[in-house]
Amino acid sequence: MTNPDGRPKLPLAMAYDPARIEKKWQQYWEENQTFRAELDPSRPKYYVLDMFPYPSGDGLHVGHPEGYTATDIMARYKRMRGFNVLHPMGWDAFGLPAEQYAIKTGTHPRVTTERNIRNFKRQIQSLGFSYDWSREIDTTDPNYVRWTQWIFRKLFEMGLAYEAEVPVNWCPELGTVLANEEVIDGKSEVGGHPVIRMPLKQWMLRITRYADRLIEDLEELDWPEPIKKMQRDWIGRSEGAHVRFPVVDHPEIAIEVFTTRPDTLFGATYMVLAPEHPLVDAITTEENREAVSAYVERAARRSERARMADTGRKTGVATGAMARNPVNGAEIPIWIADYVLAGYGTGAIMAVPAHDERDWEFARTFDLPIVQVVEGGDVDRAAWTGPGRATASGFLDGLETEDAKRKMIEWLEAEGVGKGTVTYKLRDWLFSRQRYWGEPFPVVHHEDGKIELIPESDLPLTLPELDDFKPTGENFEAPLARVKDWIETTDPEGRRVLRDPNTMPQWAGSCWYFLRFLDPTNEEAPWSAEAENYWMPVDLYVGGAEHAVLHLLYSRFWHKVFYDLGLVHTKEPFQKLVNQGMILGESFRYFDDDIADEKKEPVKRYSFDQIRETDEGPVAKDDGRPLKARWIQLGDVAYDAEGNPVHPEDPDLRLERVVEKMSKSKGNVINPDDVIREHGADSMRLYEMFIGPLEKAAPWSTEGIQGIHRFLQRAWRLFHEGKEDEERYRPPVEGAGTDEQRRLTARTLQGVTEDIEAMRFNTAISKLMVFVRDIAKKDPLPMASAEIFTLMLAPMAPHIAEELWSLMGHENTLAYEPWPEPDGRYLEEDELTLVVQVNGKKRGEIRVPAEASKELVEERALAHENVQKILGGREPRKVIVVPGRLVNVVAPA
RNA sequence: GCCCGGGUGGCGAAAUCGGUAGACGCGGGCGACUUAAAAUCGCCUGGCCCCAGGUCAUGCAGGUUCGAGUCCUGCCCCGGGCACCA
Repeated sequence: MTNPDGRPKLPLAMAYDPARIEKKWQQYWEENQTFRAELDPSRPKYYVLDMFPYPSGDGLHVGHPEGYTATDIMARYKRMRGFNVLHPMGWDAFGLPAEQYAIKTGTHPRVTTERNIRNFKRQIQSLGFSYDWSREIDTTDPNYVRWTQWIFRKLFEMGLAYEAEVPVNWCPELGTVLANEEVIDGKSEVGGHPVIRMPLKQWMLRITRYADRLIEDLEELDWPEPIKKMQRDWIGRSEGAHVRFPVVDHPEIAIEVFTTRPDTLFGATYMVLAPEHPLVDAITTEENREAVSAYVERAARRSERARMADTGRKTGVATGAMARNPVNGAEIPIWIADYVLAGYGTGAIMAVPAHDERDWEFARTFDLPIVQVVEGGDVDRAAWTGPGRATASGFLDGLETEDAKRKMIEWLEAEGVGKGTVTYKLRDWLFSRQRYWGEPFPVVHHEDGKIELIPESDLPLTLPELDDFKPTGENFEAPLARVKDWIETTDPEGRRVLRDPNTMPQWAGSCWYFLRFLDPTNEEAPWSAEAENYWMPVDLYVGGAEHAVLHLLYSRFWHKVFYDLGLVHTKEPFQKLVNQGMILGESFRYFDDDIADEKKEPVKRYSFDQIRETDEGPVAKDDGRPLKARWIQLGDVAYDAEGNPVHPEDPDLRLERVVEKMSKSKGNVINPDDVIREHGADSMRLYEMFIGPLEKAAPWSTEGIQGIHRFLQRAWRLFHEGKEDEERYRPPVEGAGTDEQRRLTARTLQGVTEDIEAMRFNTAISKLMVFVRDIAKKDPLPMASAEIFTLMLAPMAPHIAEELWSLMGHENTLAYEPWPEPDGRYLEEDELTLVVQVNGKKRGEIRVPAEASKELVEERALAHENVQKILGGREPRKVIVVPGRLVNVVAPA
């Protein structure tokens, strides 16, 4: 746009206006397909991935953009470093909330899901992330479901998917079974509903076959050590032995146990079976039958939770049967107790009370003999579980624990009564859910019970339409079981067959989405070998730590299956993993005595200093009555004259300020839309990166973001002159500026580069703040510094950077501008300031030439007046010179 | 109970190789501009004291070292994970 006289027309209002420039550049990027990634073997690739979100009805949360901003900075930085960057986004859109919403309102989950995706996408795009939207994925899209089902076919063909009657975690509230990983403390991970154990026929995936590889291959991954450890612990590999104990008077029966301490076999003084153990019935004597059945029944009724609450208190009952210890022929009683778990090992143990805490407690409770067979500790007072020399153990006597284990296993194998074995805590993955909103299993059931895959050409098998999404609650059946004309079908030969009423868990879609991103529109295959070969593995994966054992274990498992099928070329999908911390909210609470939520009148309110926390919850300090915490919505909080938060209707009631996880019920949720409207996307991005290290949780602060916004305004004003609405672009002066400016620019660039490489965005931003503060203090901003600054800012605050870049006269986006190199000549100082210490305490400073010798530095330090004063003429005992840092003079004592 | 993280100003933090503790930001204070306020700009801001200086200070108590937020030992507190796994 030009004036009649040909000069460029400068817009009048140029004040930093994020709303204007952010929209402008988001449109530019979209119209120019700036971030579209194409396979290009001539260039190095960088695949940077976010854990894709479940598009919930609440919309984006301020927690989401933290990880997304971090990956976006890395994506933009790597592009400027010449990498071909793959940075995609998609939707993990199957799942319970949409289905539960459907149950409540009758709205089809597809409708809700589509609406939520639209909203999420709008919000994510308003933050200016450089995703290649042409690769967007939705796990509920039939074109995606088709390949998830295709993968299930592969799993089935490899014998990794099977149906089995297993004890499962049934959640009556959710009306479905859950995987072990989805149950926390006997409650569902989602919603915290009670879960009961019961046997049901379910689809299982043989993840246990990959247990060893899932442990071993963790080694080479650049993951946080705690996450690796959680995975190792979850898999829970332990080495030991299986040993068979013959049952006296039952020549046909032997009880097999697993033990990690075969070296203590001589100390086994009794055995214990889990109440669910299949041999319980067969071995129980008539006299004990009644007591045993009563105990078994009671154990079956008790919930997992009650059982866990009792940990420590030992209960059990004798069967009356005896077993023979195979090493010494001793007859030992067989008991039943619920401290032995049916699901681990063989469901039976040999009890060595002297060297196992649980057995010791049980033996004490029921007065069973305790025989020490490992030296160490005092077994009358506590079990000795540490290592030691074997004793009272026949041929093991004198051997250290490790040697004794080895020798016992040799003996067991030679005698044919046992063998060395490895056991895992990890169970096979329970893979079916009694839900509607998931991938149907691509199988049919024949009348004779045979299961057959439906032909590949029939994929995707889509969900039938439904009006009522409720679980039936009868026979633990899924909603699909009611859709007779979908369930009942015929196979290609015309035989009557039934479809499977179950659907896959939400994890199915997220187990392989990172591979679909490589080649999202492929019709012939889930992805092409060419794309996989070029883009994989994921170089950087960022997401919440809550997926440590769920998503990350499942997807590693699938990836290994793909590896075995030759579908991928790396053993592991995610090379580097970073867990971002949570953004916490500030909430305000008080207490009242309406514990039943019956809106009773009058209600008595309590401030935080009038209550006391007990095991049963908060109670009033004065009369001890039970109370319930209440929260005031962030926007409704009132303040008294001293600025203390108070109840809006009761100004005398002081509110307690609590920093905690954001949730609707606590009224402390911050909506990204509001933040962007007020401060802009660049401020939001920078703020989330500035509040602390990425991995650490940090509270959201409404004041804090203003500091960032001010920084961006200052940066803007470096390039502008004039007041308020008459602000005009003022071009930086030609050239590279003064030595001081060159030094600041070079030093900032070096520091920011190192910080971004290490993902220390908080310190990178603080360096940019220092730069903005100092660069034009004395002399006008030079063009070279201006350009370098803009490029450094670009990965973190891309909109303002693009705007400044174009104001400086550049025609194209800076997204692909090469990352600048610092001028080495300006990184070094000619003169240094060294700290002078006496006995490690700072006493002064000296200025010395950068290349000053140790001797000169020493001499100058000793000449310092404070040093002279303290030494008082004495000779120093020692002088330590740390080059470039300090001089420490050690005074005589 | 066991295993990981982590405790630094009023607050978020920095110091990552054992070498000036508190960069940067928030909040607070003072000043400039303004009729005034906001905005902006400048300066100050860990405690204490005999205040040109000194002294104490990185959860607590010790230790190693010329020198410790950083390394070692013991303890306390907070967050997370696992939880009768034989």
